[in-house]
Amino acid sequence: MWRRQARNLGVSLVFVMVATGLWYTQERDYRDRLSWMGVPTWEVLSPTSVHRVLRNDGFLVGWSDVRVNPLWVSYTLQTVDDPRAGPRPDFQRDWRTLWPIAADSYFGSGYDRGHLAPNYAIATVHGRGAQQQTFLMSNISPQRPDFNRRLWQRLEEVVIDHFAPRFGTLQVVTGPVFPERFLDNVLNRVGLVEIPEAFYKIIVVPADQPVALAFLVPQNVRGNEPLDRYVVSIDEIEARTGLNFFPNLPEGAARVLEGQVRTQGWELEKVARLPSRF
DNA sequence: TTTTGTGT
Repeated sequence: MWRRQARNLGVSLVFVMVATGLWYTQERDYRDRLSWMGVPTWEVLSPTSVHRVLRNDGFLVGWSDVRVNPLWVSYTLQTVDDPRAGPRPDFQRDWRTLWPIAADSYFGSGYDRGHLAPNYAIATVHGRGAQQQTFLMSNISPQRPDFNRRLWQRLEEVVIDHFAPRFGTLQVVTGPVFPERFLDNVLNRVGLVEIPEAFYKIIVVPADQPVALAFLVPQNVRGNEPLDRYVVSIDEIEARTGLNFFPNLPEGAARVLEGQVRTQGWELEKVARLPSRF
């Protein structure tokens, strides 16, 4: 009798291992397609940096159930000949998040529901389904109106309208930065959702000799500041977030790409002072 | 064409 049970258990174990292997292989393929040199990982095992990856059409989300925020989103952009975005969908709850964050969870807070993977760029490059998923609340962080509608909108517009045509293909990783003080983390929230003090955006031209441009912008901007004021190294963003970006990049290449600020070739001066649309 | 809140 016990032999048959042992055999059944063995068959079940093999089945689970094969299924897990297949799932893992497929999941890794999907992540590799959507994220150059690997999705961000955390440097140290702390509750505030642990996250899990949510798959969407066209973009990945590194979701934290502790911050109740995406810690990063990752997506590629290409030049599109005839860019078209459908009408703005409604914001939607994402049932994959542990916490109930509804479309109206930000009402009356004074904060905007700020997209991390942006509506317009994702819509034009990755299509309607991907656009709808940018309106999942798992892709949203609390952003001050002057930040979201003015400076951050200008930056997103520069990425899709200037950088993408200039370089053809881009890898973008963007996300929030939180205050260092623990009490601020606990108390500074819109409902359950922690309020970031800044946001970062990393733009990479994925080539044999990759180049990168990174921004770190505080929430309290007026909105008309020149964008080049906020250029930083990727190392600085890693220090502020505790994340490791592009973990599959060889160490020597990472030192060059992440350790220094190189704005040559981006023609930032042409786009840093464009007026805001709103 | 590209961001939102408003309040039911």
